Amino acid sequence: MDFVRELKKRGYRITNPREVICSILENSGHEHFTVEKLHQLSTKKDKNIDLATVYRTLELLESIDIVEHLHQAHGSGIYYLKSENDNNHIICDLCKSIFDLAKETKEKINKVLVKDSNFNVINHHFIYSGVCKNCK
Amino acid sequence: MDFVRELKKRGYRITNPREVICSILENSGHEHFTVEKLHQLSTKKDKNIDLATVYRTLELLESIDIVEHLHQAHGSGIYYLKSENDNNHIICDLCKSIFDLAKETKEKINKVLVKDSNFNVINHHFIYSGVCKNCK
DNA sequence: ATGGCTGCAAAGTATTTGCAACACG
DNA sequence: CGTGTTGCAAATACTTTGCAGCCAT
Repeated sequence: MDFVRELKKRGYRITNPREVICSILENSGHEHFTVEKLHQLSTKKDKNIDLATVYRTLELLESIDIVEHLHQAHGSGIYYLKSENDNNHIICDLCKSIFDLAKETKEKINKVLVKDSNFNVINHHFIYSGVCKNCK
Repeated sequence: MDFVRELKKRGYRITNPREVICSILENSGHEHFTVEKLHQLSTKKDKNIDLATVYRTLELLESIDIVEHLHQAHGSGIYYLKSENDNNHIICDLCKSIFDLAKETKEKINKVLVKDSNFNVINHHFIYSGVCKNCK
């Protein structure tokens, strides 16, 4: 998806910080970033990009449903591309890597939840944690 | 469960702040508290209990598996009694109340997850959000 | 040209830590 | 009594905000 185009379509200006941050997200294959990490990567392409701008850009992208974020138990927010089937994660207690759950797993869980819940479910994000196959 | 006894058993001292905080948690029926809220309630019983002490006590109780906490998207940590079947929550987008998911729902989800996951699942906590029946 | 964005700096929350005094066992 | 724990205050971490100048449109 072309995030820059998406921004333009909605009347937002295309600035260098926005281009840089969008391109990092687009070319990362659904990696999960702390704001700090994303800022580090951004400044490699443009030294002047400020941390506050990264926050503001992520907030903007989140407001138009392009990215999403969650919080780990301790520490900072983690931002990642939003997609229909990419809301659920599993984090390794040892190496701290975050993986997506398999699509079929998520579908099964979603089905259970929508059926049983007394809610109109709008969003869901969760983290399971354990020990990943690499660390086993 | 008698948390004070549990602390004593493990060699921790029984102090007034600990008694106060434990009794609030024990008598709350699995309510979910912000630290701030728990501190407010604590100072009603003992004016001098400090916010830092609430954090330290919660950290202690978490370390011995009596409480657990999670973070909402924005804002602060939420602490609650830990129990085998009380790790999963659903939060109303409108009134911000947090409910537990039905036990059977959780069991179904857990079953799917353990079966499909390539992880050894140790912990899981997640938040679903939507509109609760009261707000509908 | 004009108002949306930015960098910078400062403020705002949430949480943690250092330390001297205190009090549990 | 000795040390684990506390209140207090300061430090840290993360995030948001105010503002003057810049630049995309």
